[in-house]
Amino acid sequence: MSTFPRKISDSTVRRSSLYLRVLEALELEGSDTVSSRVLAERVGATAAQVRKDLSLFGTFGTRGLGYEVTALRERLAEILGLSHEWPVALVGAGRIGSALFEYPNFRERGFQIVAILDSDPRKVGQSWDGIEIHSTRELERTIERLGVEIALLAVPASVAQGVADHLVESGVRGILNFAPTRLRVPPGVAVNEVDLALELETLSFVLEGGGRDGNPAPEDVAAGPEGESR
Amino acid sequence: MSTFPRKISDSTVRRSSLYLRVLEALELEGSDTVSSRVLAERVGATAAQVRKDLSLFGTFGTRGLGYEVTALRERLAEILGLSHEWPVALVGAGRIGSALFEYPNFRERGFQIVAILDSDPRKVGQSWDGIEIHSTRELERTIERLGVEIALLAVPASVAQGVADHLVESGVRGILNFAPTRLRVPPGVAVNEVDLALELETLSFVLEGGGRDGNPAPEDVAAGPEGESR
DNA sequence: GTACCTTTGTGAAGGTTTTCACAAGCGAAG
DNA sequence: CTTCGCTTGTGAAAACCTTCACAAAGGTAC
Repeated sequence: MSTFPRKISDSTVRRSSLYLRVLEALELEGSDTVSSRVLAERVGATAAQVRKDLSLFGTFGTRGLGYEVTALRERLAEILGLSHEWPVALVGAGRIGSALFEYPNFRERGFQIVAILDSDPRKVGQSWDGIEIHSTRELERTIERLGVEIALLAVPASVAQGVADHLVESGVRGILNFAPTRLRVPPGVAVNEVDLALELETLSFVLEGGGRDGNPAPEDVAAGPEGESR
Repeated sequence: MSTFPRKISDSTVRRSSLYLRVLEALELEGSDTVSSRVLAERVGATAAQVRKDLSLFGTFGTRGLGYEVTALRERLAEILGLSHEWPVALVGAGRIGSALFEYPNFRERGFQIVAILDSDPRKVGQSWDGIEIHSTRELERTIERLGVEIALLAVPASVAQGVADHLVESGVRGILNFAPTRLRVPPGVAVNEVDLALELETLSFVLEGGGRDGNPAPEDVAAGPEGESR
């Protein structure tokens, strides 16, 4: 919907998701307002960073007071596209697919798996929690019927690109890819890669001594450093 | 082991993992040498980027010819800490833990799960594929006995920090965290967060219109853009 | 040995993200 | 109504990362 003056960087978006979670927690804790300093502490960033990030989206704070928790939460949720539910398709009903299906945080955050697709004839026809597994041959029809725009891609690397192409043709505009392959997609389609082996490899690099003697400066306790980041 | 002149950035390490995979593939395909241009095409980067990355680790190429595939593969594997096996502990034998345990890419890339820990008494004593699930009360002893330095943390967010502290005390220096919480760890310990809901949220931001009209410039075909990055 | 083609390695330039530092603004108290 | 303390919003500076462009150098052909 809304478009912003400057291009918003990926890091800003990721941090904003974290701000949103903290705001939800603060609301439950009964806070009315929150300062950039407190918000920063809770997500492990700096206060200046928080203010800069939020300022890219607009002007939300009150000088001398901070940010109104509920108002900022609502506005951030809207900006991040989380003020409504997203129907999501799960493609690939193997080990990873099944773990994703059961992952409680997706539904909690508004992402609801409404379709499951797999090419294995032995799986097609089964139901998980009331949702029938369809054949990938019915992919296009299923995606279109349910108005799915986001897909979880949990198929073997060898077929990932083909399935992705098929998804895009059917109208999917966002793919969360668990196969260890870089997907090629046309402009207008967003892909996030989740590459677990790669994550472990960056750890092994640090442990092997690549990151010098381990980790940034000790610094103070509060705004402490993370071991790694993105 | 080895330490490098300049601090190596996270992005460089991540790309280097990808270079390594491409080199392995090229070796199977029978290539003797590879140019930065070809390497770049295969991972979706630029040739200059590849050369810059590799130059941070040392001088490997031959002008006019490119890089010797096998030699570079070996050297990169060594640098990334992948020239030997890593014993890994899996903490949390729930849905995610079980998917991680079955994930074939870990073992393929030298990460071998040698211990499983869970606090649920109904799970303790079970065996997965010959590996017995131990109680988290035996965490320290198990970790130490097996010389584990890397742990997969797949426990609920509410207990993640406590378990992480315990892991660090027991000698773990690298944690791949699947709980949606930022972990606080002492200097010298590396943490990578895998936050699946957050990945979906960055997608929903783009779909909602945050990323302007979708995606970077179309540009040429070869060194094509990714929909998203890190 | 020389000429030519190819590709590396790398300073310098360009771009992006983070941090700094401070003026401006709001609320509360007197 | 004025003062004081606190916190935002934001230009400017610093740090960081990527791309450019070219000299240097290996290989090959003759």
